[in-house]
Amino acid sequence: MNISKKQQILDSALTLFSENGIDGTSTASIAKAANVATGTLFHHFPNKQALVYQLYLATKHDLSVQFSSQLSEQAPLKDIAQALWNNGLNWAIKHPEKLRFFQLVTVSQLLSASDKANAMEQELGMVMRLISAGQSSGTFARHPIELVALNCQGQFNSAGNFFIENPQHVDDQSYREASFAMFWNALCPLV
Amino acid sequence: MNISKKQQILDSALTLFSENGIDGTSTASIAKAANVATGTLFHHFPNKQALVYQLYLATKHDLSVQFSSQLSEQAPLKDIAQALWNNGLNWAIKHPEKLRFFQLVTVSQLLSASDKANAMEQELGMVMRLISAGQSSGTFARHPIELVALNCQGQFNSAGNFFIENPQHVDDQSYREASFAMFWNALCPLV
DNA sequence: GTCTATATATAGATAGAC
DNA sequence: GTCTATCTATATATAGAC
Repeated sequence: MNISKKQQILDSALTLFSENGIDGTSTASIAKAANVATGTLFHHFPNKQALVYQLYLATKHDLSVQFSSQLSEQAPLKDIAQALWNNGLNWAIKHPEKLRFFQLVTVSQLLSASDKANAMEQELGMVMRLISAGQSSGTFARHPIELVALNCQGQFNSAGNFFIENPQHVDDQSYREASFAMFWNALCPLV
Repeated sequence: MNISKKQQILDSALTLFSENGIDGTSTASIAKAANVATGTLFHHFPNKQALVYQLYLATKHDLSVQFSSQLSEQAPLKDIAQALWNNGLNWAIKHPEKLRFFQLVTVSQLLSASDKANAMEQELGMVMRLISAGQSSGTFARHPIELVALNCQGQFNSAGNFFIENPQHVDDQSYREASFAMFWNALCPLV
């Protein structure tokens, strides 16, 4: 019942960041939304950047867990890929503020290039292994892996944004399948 | 020889926005970089938001011109698509700060959903016509057009970011072709 | 049109009582 | 750990001389 003040701060920060941007959200407004004094906020986090980074790590972990949930690694590659894709989309649809926060952090320069690479490695570990497996088996084209990874991330963001902005199509299988078809086909050898 | 002060302000703003983000850039720093007084900046633009919007419109126009340049509309669909893709990538590589500014505006909520749709219509008019033509001829799958458009935008941003962050691969044809192959295949009917 | 000087608000962060 | 009160810097924007 008693959510810790620290967690309240993180929750309020996520909401406000997604609504107003990171720079557009003051620490004072976060504290107010969390029903907490500014002094309390700065007791739990040395500064605003640390708060953002901690929230980023938590969100990243949350996504990676959702990606991997209920995945049967013995299934055919395409079934795994589809399950992964739907896991990701369902997460984005359920937590639009998290997807948006992710994109805010990505486009801001809070993270160095190596930080981003590291993050992608973990956050999309499941996806990276899938790509490697597909390339080895010849199902996927042998494109440079970093290029493919960024492409997947971009397509995922696009699809997530689409369903968030068009909730009427969330349960429309033709839209779901179209988004997966584009994702899957992009990985395959040239037709 | 004599670039107008207003243009100097826009140029400096673009550079600083791409480096520090929009909210992370003060009007004072823009004026300083442009060798202009803050009063001059606010003489040319009623407020910061108007400056951002005007810069956005100019950048959007710049991109749409580059997309369409030297395109022979009689060529086979795939040749047109490849020319379009390379036009876009070359623009991004040549003007990384413009691609970045675009992404900053996209992720910020300065633009309403309808503004974004409008912008996409114009900015990517060439691309949209290409998609429609391909769908009509059966070359492309008949996925929902808005979903496809967002997907293309996402893949373009990803590829642009990749080449900007990995300049050593800019002239590597295998990377160029890989990025186009993913883009093209995503549009095709399911293999 | 361009400048200097300044008004006004708000930001991130700290001090110290409880 | 949590609060109130406050410091200090910086932000956007304006006024008015030139």
